[in-house]
Amino acid sequence: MDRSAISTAMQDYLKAIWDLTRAGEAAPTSAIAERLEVSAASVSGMLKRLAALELVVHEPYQGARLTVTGRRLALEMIRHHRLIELYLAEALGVPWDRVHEEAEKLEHVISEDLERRMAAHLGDPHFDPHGAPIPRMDGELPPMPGSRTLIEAEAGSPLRVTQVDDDPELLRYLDGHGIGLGTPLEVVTREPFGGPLVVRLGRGECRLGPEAAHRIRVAPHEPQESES
Amino acid sequence: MDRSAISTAMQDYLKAIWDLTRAGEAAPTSAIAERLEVSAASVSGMLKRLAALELVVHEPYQGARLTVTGRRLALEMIRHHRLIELYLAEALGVPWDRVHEEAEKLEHVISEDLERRMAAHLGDPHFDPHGAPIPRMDGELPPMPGSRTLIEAEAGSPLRVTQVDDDPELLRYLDGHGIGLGTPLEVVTREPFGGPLVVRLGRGECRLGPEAAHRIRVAPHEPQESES
DNA sequence: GACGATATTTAGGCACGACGAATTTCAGAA
DNA sequence: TTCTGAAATTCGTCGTGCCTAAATATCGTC
Repeated sequence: MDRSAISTAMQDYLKAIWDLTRAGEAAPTSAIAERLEVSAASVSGMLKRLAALELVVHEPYQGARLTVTGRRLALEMIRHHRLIELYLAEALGVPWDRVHEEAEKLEHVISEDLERRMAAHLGDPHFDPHGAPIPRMDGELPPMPGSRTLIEAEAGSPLRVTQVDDDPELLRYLDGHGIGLGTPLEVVTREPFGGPLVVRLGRGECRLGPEAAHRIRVAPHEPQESES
Repeated sequence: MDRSAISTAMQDYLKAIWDLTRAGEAAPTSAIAERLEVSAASVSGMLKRLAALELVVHEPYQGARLTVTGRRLALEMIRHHRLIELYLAEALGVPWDRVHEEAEKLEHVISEDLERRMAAHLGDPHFDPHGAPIPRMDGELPPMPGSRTLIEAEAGSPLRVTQVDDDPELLRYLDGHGIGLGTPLEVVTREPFGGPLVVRLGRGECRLGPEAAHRIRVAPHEPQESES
């Protein structure tokens, strides 16, 4: 089964399911529908088709999760997407707020060969500028030691921001607080049940809403290699 | 009317019609069908749709020719195609026998902005490596002084190869005769009705079949600027 | 066990583009 | 002029692909 055997719409569904599966839970129909801006009925229909192709396991009423093949295809598209974004920005100077939509179209049509050449041109990066991991050509994710969301992080140990969701609004918000990729910080207090979170930044402190906190990933703050 | 308003299939039809219109004649249905490997019935159907959009003028039983809008769109796709080919070869080292199929897919999805950036990266070339003119962004062709096919060329005056059809077989054939882009030559004799053509190359001579001769374009051999 | 939220099935629609077969038109030969 | 074969068109259909609203089914919870 290779990508040319499925439509671009199907590829988009697979990507969405991957994104919504993070916590080991199956992706709910409604979440997929919202993400792709289609009706729940459309999602049910598509899940049935994807299940017939053995790209997802569809437990009715329980959502969908990717099969090994589906996951491989989803990661292939995500790899394309992130490499294209990087390449356009780096090699052609396309502004960061425009690379996403361009990549959204290109990711479905580039050949594996071209992808390999773009990656090589970029020095085979493992992470994109937001810290998101770039899947490898074999369909696996690069290792992300100890990574978890800020929501899940324990208080009192030194951390480092390894990834931030690619959302302009969030990026602006964090920028205003002096937080970005690589920023060292430490959780001071965390209120339960979605209260704000206090983190120490250098010698200052700041409060973050829970919304933001679960869209930031952190890892223990020890020296580590290449995270582009 | 812009490209996003029409399907990629329509875009391919417009390109084919442009290619088949060279001599000022309308493109025959059968030629379009052969080129695109579809039935004549499909072409008739599509011509009707394109005519409704005022992209072609369809004189029934007499073939189709592009309207101003149709021509602009066709040239836009051709521009995309040639720039992408050049860019892939030059910036990413994609071998020449593979750029075509890659460009065929990419030409339909790149934005005008990206196209502009690729062109700039290449130094805004006016001709591709086969000497084919690259349409400008305003939808016009760059000037090609005195260009005509070798079949049409008068005997006895110094000429220069300005363009060769992009067909691997033809390229190999000409290579074997020492003919390429920029080669100076002169028609010695030409037999009427499709006989072979004798040309002088430097101090030697060679015979070319008429098939080849009308897929080579030449211009008077005087010094000229930038033809990449 | 009934309710609201969530999901699925059903039935249908629409855009797109292709095809074969039947028919019409054209242009050149007789 | 009339005939004829090639070319083109129309007609009816098919198939893919995706979407939707409405009706129905299921799940989890009180």
